[in-house]
Amino acid sequence: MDTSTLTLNSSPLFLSSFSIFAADARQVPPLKSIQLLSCGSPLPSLPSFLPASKIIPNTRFIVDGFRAAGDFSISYFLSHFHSDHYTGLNPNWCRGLIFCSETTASLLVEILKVSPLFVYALPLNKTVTIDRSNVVLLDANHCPGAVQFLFEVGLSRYIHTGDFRFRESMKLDPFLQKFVGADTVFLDTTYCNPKFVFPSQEESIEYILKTIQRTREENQGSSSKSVLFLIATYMVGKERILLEIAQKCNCLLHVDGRKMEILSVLGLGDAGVFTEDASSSDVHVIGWNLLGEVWPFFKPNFVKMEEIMLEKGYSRVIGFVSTGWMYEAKKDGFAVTSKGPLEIHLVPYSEHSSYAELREYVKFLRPKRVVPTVGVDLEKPCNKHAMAVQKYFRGLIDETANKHEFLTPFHQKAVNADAKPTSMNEPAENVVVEDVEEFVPMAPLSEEENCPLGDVKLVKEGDMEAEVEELRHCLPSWVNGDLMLSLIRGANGDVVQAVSDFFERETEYFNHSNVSTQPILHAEANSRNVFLPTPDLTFCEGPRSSVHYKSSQDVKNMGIKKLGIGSSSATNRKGSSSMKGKRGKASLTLDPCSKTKKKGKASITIDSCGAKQSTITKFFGNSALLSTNDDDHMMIAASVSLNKDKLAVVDSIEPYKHEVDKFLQVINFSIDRNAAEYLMDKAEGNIDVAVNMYYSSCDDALFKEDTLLSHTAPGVGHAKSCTGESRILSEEKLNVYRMSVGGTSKDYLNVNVLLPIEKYSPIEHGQAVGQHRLKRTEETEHQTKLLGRTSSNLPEQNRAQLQYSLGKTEHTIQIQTPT
DNA sequence: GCGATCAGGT
DNA sequence: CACACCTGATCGC
Repeated sequence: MDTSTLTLNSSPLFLSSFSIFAADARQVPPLKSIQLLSCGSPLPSLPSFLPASKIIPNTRFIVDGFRAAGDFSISYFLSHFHSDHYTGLNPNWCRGLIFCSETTASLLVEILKVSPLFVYALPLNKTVTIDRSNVVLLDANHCPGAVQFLFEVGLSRYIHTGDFRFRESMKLDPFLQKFVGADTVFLDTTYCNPKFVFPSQEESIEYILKTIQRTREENQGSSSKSVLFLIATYMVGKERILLEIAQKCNCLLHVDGRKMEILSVLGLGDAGVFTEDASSSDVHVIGWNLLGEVWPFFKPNFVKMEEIMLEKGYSRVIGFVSTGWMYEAKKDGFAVTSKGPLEIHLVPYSEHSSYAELREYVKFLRPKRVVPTVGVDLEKPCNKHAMAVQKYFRGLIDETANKHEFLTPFHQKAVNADAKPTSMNEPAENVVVEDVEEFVPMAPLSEEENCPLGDVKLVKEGDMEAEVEELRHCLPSWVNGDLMLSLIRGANGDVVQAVSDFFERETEYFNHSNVSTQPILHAEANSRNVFLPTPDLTFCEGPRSSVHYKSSQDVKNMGIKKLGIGSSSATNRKGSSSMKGKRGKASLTLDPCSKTKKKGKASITIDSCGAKQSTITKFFGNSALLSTNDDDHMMIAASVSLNKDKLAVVDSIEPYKHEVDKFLQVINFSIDRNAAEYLMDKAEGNIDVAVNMYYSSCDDALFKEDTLLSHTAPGVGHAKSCTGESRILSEEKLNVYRMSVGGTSKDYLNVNVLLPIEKYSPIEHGQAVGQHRLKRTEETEHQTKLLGRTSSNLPEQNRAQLQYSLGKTEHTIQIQTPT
């Protein structure tokens, strides 16, 4: 491929496509946009109801927003072929051009029957210039054809992830690397909450493979056709599970006609994997909800299942249901429910990023701002949700840029509400949409649109209460009321200045607030439910970016017990000696300050937590996250040596016992029980609140560890989320760890899962679209004529064409190659 | 009568 | 709390 930039201009392309479409179609709505474009008039301004997450600032690009399509835009982007993203698209679509990947384009045209006139398949990993902005499509590691969009608009850079699951290799992508420090990341925040935990995709696949293989072995003596395996899937996505089964279990997979059609479009139809002949396979792919309802909690449909079994002539059925996540890591994950010969395995398999992965991604990108694309209240473009999401990534976004730009909106509002940037070269992140397209000017923005912070209020002089409240939204939660007040005063009531001042000296403030033997516990702060560190029980939230906890001495000096925050490298080193030869052993991180380096921790566990051991084991129950071996005791003894007295007290009271149990599991026992109880008390027994408090007060230190982890052994890092096993495992670079899998106590299974995962080569769905490919050809006047286009529609001489061939329909895309 | 939206089921 | 889909009923132009 040459390195020339492909250049597209929406207006002429759309006008010509539309005229062809109108000539063909029975009836075409009179579009205002066509009228306006025809006479060179500007399109109407973007409506306020359009969520900011669907608009690329400084453009008229709409991403995954077909439902809200209108005359204001003719350039639409589709990240992937899932109905919640393409709703609004149908065979009659003619409101604008649709830019997407080749795979998605095929699906749109062949499955959804959208007119290919409007579908523009763009190549992956190639810069395309559309309406003067550069766009790059990157694989999103979601479903086949799913992409992330990288937009370069003037000097601003925006990333729209669509739906995506982060993987380490993304950090190596040269296009993405150029977007480090991007202005905004529009992020798939589906699982942007630590309460959703799930293992790596590899683990889940491995689990299914093992289960099938084991069952087959067990049934070798009997009739080979006795056990039917059912895999529940939906339209597009999770194909990898199917491909792996076919490959590793050496069999064909039966699919129905509809599914086969889709697989064919994906280029998987004739891969020797799928068959429509039911009798030639004992693994059948079925509709995603046939085996039972998934939400809110899985309810098996054994009646339907038995029906299928009898209908297909089997005597036993094992079904697998991929449930995107394991909510609260409860017993549903990897759980087995059975009734007679019917068995259903719930397999968490996510094509969205986990919370840790999202953080990893944001941390890598260090954007100035993160805008959630999921969970956005459509009614309010600038809502609290966006603000809450910012909080989740506090410390990972570019604080330096933030203190100047992130807070500019309300600064401007306070000073001059009408202030608008004069040049597109000036960063003006406060403005969601701006006038930069000279030929398509837009109406002035509403106040609301100017405010990505949503609920930030105007700063009023003399009202310190309000300013402290403002400040609270912008500063880490460990900052107490006193500090905020003094910051406000020092800045003469200017909140922006106060925030700026704060970040200048964040480390200093943090250390100060923690070495103090007497914690500043203001009534005011307490009444607002601010989580304040105490010398005795402090969470690891500190200045980000700067390196903390270099040594346990530092930790001590700050009065911080690094409460089992994952496995600091130090912790791991300590742990590794005692863990040698005990691979697969579950163990939680001990207090890094503790001098008891050796196996003494085991006795601590028993001494201090012995009474609770049964409880905790019971809690895990048939979710089977614990080994039952005595030798493999889970150790939940973080900091115990320093908290024995407290523990004793807690043992006898324990107000939110059950909640604390759950909470600890959700956060993977990253803190000790005392701390968990303290938090739970603050959260008044609400697990969600506690989890949020935990994560919002425990930023970098924790995720530094996760980073370490994912570098050494991706997948294991997530495995710990569901197994409760120690990160020490990954430090040891174990290839095998033990995972217990269970359902009812009777069906309790133990499965050895092999890692690392690297042995699986990811299926590059985005590449394989069979014969329906995007072909770059030399300019052909002949084809142009075929499409009824004249040369006058194609202004540049030096042009190539992207041809999208689908049966008899040919669709050319005008590409201008700059000379 | 058609498209858009919603409820309920797969 | 919300992975993702289809079909038919209903609303509104």
